[in-house]
Amino acid sequence: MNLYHLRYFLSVAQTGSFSQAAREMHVTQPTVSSGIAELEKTMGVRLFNRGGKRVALTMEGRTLVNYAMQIQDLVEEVEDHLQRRDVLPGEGFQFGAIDAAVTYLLPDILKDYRRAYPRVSLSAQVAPSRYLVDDLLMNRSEFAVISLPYDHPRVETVSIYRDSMPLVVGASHPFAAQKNATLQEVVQEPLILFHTDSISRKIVDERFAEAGVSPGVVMEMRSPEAMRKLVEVGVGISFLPLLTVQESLNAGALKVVDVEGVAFSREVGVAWRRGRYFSAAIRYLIEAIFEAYQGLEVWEKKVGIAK
Amino acid sequence: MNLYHLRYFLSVAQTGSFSQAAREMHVTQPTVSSGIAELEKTMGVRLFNRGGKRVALTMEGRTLVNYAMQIQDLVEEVEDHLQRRDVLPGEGFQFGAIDAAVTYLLPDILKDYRRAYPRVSLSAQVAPSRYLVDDLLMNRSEFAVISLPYDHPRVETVSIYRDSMPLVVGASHPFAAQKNATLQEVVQEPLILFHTDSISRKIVDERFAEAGVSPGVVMEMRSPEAMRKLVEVGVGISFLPLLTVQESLNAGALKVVDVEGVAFSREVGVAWRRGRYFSAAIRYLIEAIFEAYQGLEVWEKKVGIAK
DNA sequence: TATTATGTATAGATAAAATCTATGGATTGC
DNA sequence: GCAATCCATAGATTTTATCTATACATAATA
Repeated sequence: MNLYHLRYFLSVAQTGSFSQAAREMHVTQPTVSSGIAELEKTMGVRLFNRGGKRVALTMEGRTLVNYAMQIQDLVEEVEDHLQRRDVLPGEGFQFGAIDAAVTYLLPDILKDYRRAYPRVSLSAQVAPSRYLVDDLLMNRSEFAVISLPYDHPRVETVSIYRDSMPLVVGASHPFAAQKNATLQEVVQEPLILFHTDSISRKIVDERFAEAGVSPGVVMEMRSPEAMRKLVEVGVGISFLPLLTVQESLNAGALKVVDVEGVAFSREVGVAWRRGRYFSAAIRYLIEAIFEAYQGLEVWEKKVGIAK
Repeated sequence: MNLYHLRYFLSVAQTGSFSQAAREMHVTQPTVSSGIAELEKTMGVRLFNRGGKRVALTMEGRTLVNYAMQIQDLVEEVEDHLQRRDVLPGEGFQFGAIDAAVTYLLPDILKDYRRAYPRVSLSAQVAPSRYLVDDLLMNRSEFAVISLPYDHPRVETVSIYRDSMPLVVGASHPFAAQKNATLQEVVQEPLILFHTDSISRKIVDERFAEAGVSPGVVMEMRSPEAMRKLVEVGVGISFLPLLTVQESLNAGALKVVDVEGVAFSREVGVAWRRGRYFSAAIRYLIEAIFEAYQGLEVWEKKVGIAK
């Protein structure tokens, strides 16, 4: 059963003539004949009674007309849909984002996005960068907003935001009174750091190693928000992304303390599996992110290959 | 777009692997590859993201899955339907029948038929044989129950019933008292005959011509029921099929009068366009008719060719 | 009743497509 | 790093679809 043959069949059913259907379909009459013959063979029934000036549908033919029209409609609809990159209601995709991104960088963009694609359901996977990259590699997420640098041969990244990661202490901490502290002073204090598998932690660890000091880590976690809370109540001090602590700083619950010779910062960027194809609805979101954070040029250069 | 390719596509979508889909579909992996490639080309979108151990549907791919499954279902359903010769509700066919047939010969058969095929809607076209044959030739009716003989190169017939066509007169007519009459007496009377294009009329006319007499026709009509009524009220006398007048005879409203040397009769039979294909639901009705009236053998011999 | 016009079926040639085998390049998992 | 597995591609082969030419049947016309 062939979709062209179905089309011939419908045309014959409508016109009552093989010849006329052939003219309509821009093929020769034997083509229509053999198309119908093939349908009749695979279905095992006669579809038309030939003989008169016009052919007439058999009962089976009439049954097939019903189905053929529905099939035809579906085919046309899906072609239409895909060509105009329309999105079915309920369709959607998943992307990954680190906590800070989904909380501070993306909300406005996502709000705009819902206006542009109201029928697309977004599923944001919030997790540390490492896990998000796993999702990318397994094709479970379309893209992810993660901490950079992230080096992997099959992952492409573009930075969109540089975030400083200052030492923050609770308002009542002794350091809060000082304007700054030395690295030696810092390692004496109870430190709350990101888990060792995190990118931000790697940045911190490397600097500590360079300086030849080892910090007194009292807690390791993956949630910057939780860390912020712990610092506020004085469990320890921490190097936290400015994005995460900005509100607490404004409220006076936290204080920034300069550390001599230390200027931690991490970058936030968009990552995706190299060579990945992006559907229009997804591409739109990514480009909205780049537009907001000036990364569009680099993205276009990198994806130009994959397009 | 090809139905096989759609099938490959669904299999890949389900298994997440071109190779595995190929194994499932009993084709080679390059076949699946090119099938998907062809779909992607005609649709103008990427359907899968390749790269990992498993391929992942794009958004467009997910849209196509929706449609492809519906299309697939319809195709399977229609194949199933046609192969088991099922009938869709509302499907039906048209057949022709002369007045006497639909009134006296077919009712019980039609009643049984509705039990066997409750979903088939029957449309009986009631008209004189001549018109019914036109319908047959134009493929507007599947078959017809008509008066015989009917000679046409493209119409096949099988007789199912021989019906005498006696002279009938109203109860108060002078002939009613006599047991019989001569042809000469009959032609003196006002005669009500079938229309000249009817088969029954032809039978009567031929006999009159043989005898060298010409009847005094006062009325010609096509409706035997109307003629019966007219005879009953004494407008004239008529040669009418026994089927039509049986009830009136029983009721005493009409009387049969023997005419010397005249034994009119006409046959009723089933007619169809030569070479015609019969759907199961139609064949069933025809065969029920033959079973009831002993014509099955002849039918089977004649249609054996067309099967 | 022959004739012409119109229709469908069929045979053989040709063009298009689907599929296969073989192989290369890439990725994953051990 | 190595073996296994996966998808893509090229070229050969087979199958399918289509076309041309023609035969045959029917319906309308003279």
